Amino acid sequence: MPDRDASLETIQRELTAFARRARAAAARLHPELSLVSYTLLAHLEEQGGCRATDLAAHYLLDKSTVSRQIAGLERLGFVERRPAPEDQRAQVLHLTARGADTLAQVAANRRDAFRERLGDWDDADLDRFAGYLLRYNASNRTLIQHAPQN
Amino acid sequence: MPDRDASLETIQRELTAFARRARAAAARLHPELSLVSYTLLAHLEEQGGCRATDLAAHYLLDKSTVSRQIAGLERLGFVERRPAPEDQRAQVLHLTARGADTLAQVAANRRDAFRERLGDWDDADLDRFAGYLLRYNASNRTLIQHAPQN
DNA sequence: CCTTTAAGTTGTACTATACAACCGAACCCG
DNA sequence: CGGGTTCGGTTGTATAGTACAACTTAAAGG
Repeated sequence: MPDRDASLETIQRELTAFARRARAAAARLHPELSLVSYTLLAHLEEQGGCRATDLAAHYLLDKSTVSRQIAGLERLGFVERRPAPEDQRAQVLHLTARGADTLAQVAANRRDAFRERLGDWDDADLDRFAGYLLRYNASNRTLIQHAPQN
Repeated sequence: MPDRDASLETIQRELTAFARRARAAAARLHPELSLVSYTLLAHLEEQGGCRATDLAAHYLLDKSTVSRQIAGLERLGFVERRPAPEDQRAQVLHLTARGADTLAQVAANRRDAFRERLGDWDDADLDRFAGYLLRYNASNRTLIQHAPQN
């Protein structure tokens, strides 16, 4: 019964539609933190601090892009730079208390929005959907290893 | 067993990760057509032509944004404007043969990329994943109806 | 008719991004 | 150990996508 090509077509179309709206949706949901800023802060929290280069590598961004993003977040008082003990060239980026607060606030907003949006899904469906997304993104990550540029 | 909050968290994180990469991925996959251009052309094909205003409404874009996007696509020879028979203010946008060709080419590339990426998924999983994405985006669409701006 | 509304364009500004050139520190080989 | 090489980061420059506001022209409607 499942038509493989139709499914692929749908997946492609719906993911594209989602991607197109994501930035604007994030801006609406939390104007004080862009999707990218949010992501970088969340990574810093999760990792307990890391270098700009690590962020660039992880998110496939140019180091200049990360440098400017971080400069903005520092200006806002959300991150601070600490000397890296083992390499004087590097700086380790850390969330400030203010950054952690803002991140927590935004994360809560997002959580609520998702909870609302997915409120009528049953647990098993949510679980499967989460699993599929993980699997999809993991395959993406694999492909990226082989990609040339960026 | 499925933990609802954990699933929500994962869905949120993975969708965000995907959104962040989508544009760059599209640029890599088909440099000649950005994600937005692709989307607009695909909509024109699907609809068999429509007005700029319709595109703006459908994709929640400002009309100036659409105007410039279309201007670009026209410059590339991918779309043409025809007078709207019933309203002299409006123009109906149509794909040109060249636009249709390019779109078909890009769509084929995308299809291949997705087929490759999802090659090891079995049919039932693909079908369910497609269904979940449809359902997710549909709820998004509903929320957007209530949103104020844009 | 004359006001209001709708479709589109243009001016302006901002953000995210990339690439290239650069700086300075650290690393490593001979 | 010393000088070339690599690495982390910043800055200059350019581009794309987007929004908002002001404007133009045309339709619609009392």
